[in-house]
Amino acid sequence: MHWIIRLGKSEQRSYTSLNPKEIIVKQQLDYLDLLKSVSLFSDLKKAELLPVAQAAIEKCFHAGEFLIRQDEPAEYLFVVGSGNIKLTQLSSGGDQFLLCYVTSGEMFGSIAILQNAAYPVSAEALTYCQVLLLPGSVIRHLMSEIPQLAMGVIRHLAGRVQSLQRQLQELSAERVEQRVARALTRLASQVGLRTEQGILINVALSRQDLAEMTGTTLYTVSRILSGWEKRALIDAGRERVVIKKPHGIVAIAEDLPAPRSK
Amino acid sequence: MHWIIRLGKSEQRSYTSLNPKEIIVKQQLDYLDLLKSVSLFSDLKKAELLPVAQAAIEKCFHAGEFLIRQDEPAEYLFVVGSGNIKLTQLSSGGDQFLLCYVTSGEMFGSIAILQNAAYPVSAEALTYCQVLLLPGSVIRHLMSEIPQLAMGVIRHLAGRVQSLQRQLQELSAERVEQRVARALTRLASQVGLRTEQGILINVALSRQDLAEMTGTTLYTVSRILSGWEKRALIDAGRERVVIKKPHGIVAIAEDLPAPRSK
DNA sequence: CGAAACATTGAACCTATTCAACGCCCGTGG
DNA sequence: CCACGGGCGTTGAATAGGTTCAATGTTTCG
Repeated sequence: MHWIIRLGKSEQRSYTSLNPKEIIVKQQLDYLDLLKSVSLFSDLKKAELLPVAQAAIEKCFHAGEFLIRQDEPAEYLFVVGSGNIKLTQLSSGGDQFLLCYVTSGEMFGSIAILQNAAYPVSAEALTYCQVLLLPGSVIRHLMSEIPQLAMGVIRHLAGRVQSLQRQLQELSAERVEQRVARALTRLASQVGLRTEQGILINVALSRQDLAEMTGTTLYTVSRILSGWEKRALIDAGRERVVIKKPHGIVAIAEDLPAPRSK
Repeated sequence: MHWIIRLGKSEQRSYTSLNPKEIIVKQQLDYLDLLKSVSLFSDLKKAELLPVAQAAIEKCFHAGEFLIRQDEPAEYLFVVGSGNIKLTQLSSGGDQFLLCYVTSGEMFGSIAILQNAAYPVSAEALTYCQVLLLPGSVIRHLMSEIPQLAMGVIRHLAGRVQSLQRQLQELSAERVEQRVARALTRLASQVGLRTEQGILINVALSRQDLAEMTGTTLYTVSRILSGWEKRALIDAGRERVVIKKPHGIVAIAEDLPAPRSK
């Protein structure tokens, strides 16, 4: 992966300043390489990806900007080159739900462009982001020509269905503490960063965010995190969580008896 | 649709005997016609469907039998010719969740055979059922040859993702009464039967079932249904629900102020 | 008729929500 | 530099909404 990296003024990131709106790391994107790093396209030959790369539009977003808004007509598939994005869904009742975080090498918007419908979610940039917009028409056309790509999409969707079914199950059967623990372990595996103190969840993560992921309130999340901090399972701060004892959190997620010791 | 229908001893079905285990209506299945009635295959030419029909295995199940069990290796895609089936998922914690009902002209097992993995659900026959088993290998092979079929699968999966996301949202944001109302309206549109008294949910539907669909307990469901019956919104019986005032139930589902009148 | 499966209801209990008050941190502007 | 305000986080107290358990009733079927 030979991206030419042009750094902004401040390269170093300390763990305490997690939401560095001012740090803008602009990378010269190699479209083909980026596309190939997305699992959907990884099986394709470069020649096959060429029309996609040519049709791709590069775009940048600042922290806080919305890449897409729910109910807008879907035009593009988004591939993330750098930065963190969160996908949220607003219900008719006005409650927001945080579906997932998307980071570099991942994509979103696939469902909407496949149905040629409206985006079912909003996407908000949490940091400075570079993304590629792939026109839905190009993707749809390519799928009808390259069965391999269609199979990739199917695998992607099938995986999503599975994970949603699991989440549904959890939400209906488990208590809040368990669900929060699960959300944390999921986040750890997705955007976790090993440090000496433990696993740092490497996105700005407020109590409110965790509440929206687990279907509870920010108050309850706050209480739960406080409890865990007293038990030295985690180290929580402003929009920041470090998991000090992963096995302890997993134990809570799986509803096992609390593990003895360390 | 020219199926030759060979009736069992008792053709008539009264609305009070809803779970007629003894009534076995055996139909001579025309595989091609049945397959074409499934939305996935409806766009295909009969010639294209021939290999599928030839590889299909017809099988019958009695009420209470399991067509598939969770975690078994997935071999077949199931197409339902007649009868009602319910899909359930068991969590590691031992809680059961009722995902959906499947009736004639619908299919299930698609996700599992696409990933060549294990079934993520169990399927239980609620009535006598006739189904076609389509080997996963045949489907997978066909998909790589007929892009149209792959697109159909994709549409099917995309729809499923959408509906699961909506359900997740509901489960996390709405109160039990709302969720039960939603489940009922969903059931009404799927397996509802217009009668003089109202819309009959045309499957055996216990309080336990409703509880497993909405993530609550059978006690709470019982209380809610009792309440609605007192308000003359529904007519509830043993494994039987008739919606007498659909608009009233919808109002509860949508959290509107209770409608005056009627 | 009796057993089994399904349904109802009351009472105690508990989890999580709600509301309100307050603390803390950070950036901004006087 | 300090004061102020805004956003985020914490915590207590009251409360609501569901759960749990147990007792009892009802329907169906063999």
